[in-house]
Amino acid sequence: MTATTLAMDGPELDGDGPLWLQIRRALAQPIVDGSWPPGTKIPAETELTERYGTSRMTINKALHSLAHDGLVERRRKRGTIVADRAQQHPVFEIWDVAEEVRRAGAIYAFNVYERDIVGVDSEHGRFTGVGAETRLLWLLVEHFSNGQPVQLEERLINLDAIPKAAKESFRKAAPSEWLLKHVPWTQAEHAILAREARGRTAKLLQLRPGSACLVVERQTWDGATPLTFARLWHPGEHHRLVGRFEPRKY
Amino acid sequence: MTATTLAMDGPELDGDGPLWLQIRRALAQPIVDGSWPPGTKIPAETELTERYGTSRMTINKALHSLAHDGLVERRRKRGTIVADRAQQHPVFEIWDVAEEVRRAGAIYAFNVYERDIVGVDSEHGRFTGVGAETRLLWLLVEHFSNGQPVQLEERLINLDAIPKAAKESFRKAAPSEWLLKHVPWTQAEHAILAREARGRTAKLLQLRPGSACLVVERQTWDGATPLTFARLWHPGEHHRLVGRFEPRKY
DNA sequence: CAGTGGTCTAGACCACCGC
DNA sequence: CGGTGGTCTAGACCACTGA
Repeated sequence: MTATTLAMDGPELDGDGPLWLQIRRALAQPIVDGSWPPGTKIPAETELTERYGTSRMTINKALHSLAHDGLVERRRKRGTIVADRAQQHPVFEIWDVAEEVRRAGAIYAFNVYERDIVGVDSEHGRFTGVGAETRLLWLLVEHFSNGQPVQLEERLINLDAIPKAAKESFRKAAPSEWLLKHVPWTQAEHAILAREARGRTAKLLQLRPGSACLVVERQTWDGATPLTFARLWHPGEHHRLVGRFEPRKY
Repeated sequence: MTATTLAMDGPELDGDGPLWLQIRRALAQPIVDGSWPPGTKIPAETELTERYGTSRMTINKALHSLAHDGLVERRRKRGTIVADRAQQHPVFEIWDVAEEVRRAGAIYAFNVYERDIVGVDSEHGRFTGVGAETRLLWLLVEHFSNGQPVQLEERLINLDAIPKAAKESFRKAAPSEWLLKHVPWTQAEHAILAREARGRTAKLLQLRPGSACLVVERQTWDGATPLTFARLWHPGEHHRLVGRFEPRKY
């Protein structure tokens, strides 16, 4: 009976990991890729119970988790619907400029100005937790939206942890995009600060020296192993990081 | 048998709301107030089952939720322990300068420079979602740590939603502290940006005009009702917003 | 009123991992 | 090996709220 509607109710499960996470992914995918725009009604729990052949508690855990992360809104009687801001990037996640620019409908481009292998003693960045003899790949990359600079990226990659990065040309995909696609991580840390653009930084971003920039410093780990450090400069006063949240529960 | 240890295992439940949230609060309180320092072992699920006279699924939901928010770490066999960073302020929550300063062991002070009742047409701030006839309380407040300026606060309060604010002197507690204590909210939105300090802003923060500042704009709602808007200026390059996080699940 | 999510139960099997 | 959390079930009653 339900067989005919299977293809409409979201992707199949991938068989990887706990059931409730599989279901979460299956439902999250059409939300984040836009197939289910905000306002779309998601089938009721009892219906999903049949759809995926599982108990209601398992479905509930998946939906509760999606609601907790703001992808859907749930109300009694009304049901579960895709949240208005489901596609908005939460501030404290790793997001990719390339994706951001393309999503806005602009033409994305990048340029690698510098590429070098350096030690941890270098004046580049503040990569914490790497040994003194660790070889690091240093990159200076600029990102453009319709030809306008939108981000200047200072990047350090731990070659002991990611040796294949040394052989990568970064012609097709920028380092950030390449890393997101090829390197799994388990922890990340952001620091957000304001700095004035000086010298080469100002020049590349086409800013008057002294202009205020929003800088994001980000380091990622895989377990205890530091993977990469990035300092991302965003020009001027127009760049905003936006986040929505709710009160703590205690 | 278990009666003798009851008092040691955390506060009693408050009877308010769902059981699992009560249990969550009961366990969270000693964590955030420091009674259970990082590393403290929390009783096993089966033990808490007896402690609170509930089923294991309910306990599990409370602990899972605490783990999700980074207050505890859980591992099979090792059990549940208070996380190292449990007391660290997550970036995307409402935090209070006063508390921040006191926590660092410094002397906190504040000064209210301006206080006025204005309309939404005013050039102050960008308070969204309030009607044209709404009366707003405007405040300009500066916060100090050991006498040094740490934050300049431009604040708008919706007097239709919070009429008692009009009668408040803000002598004992700064507006931000007072609001946190007296006004419940359900939604908040942050925007983080970099701006150059000019004119009075630079003067009050004791900065050279043109210095880069980290600005946080924050609006809170209670349901659909806008409560308050704040623009918080943080001096110079020394102020950082830090956050830790994990990969998305999809 | 009735559909939907919110919560809770009592039990089960399994996977991990420190002892 | 055995303690602990991870997950899952089948069912139950309740609370809210839109039609």
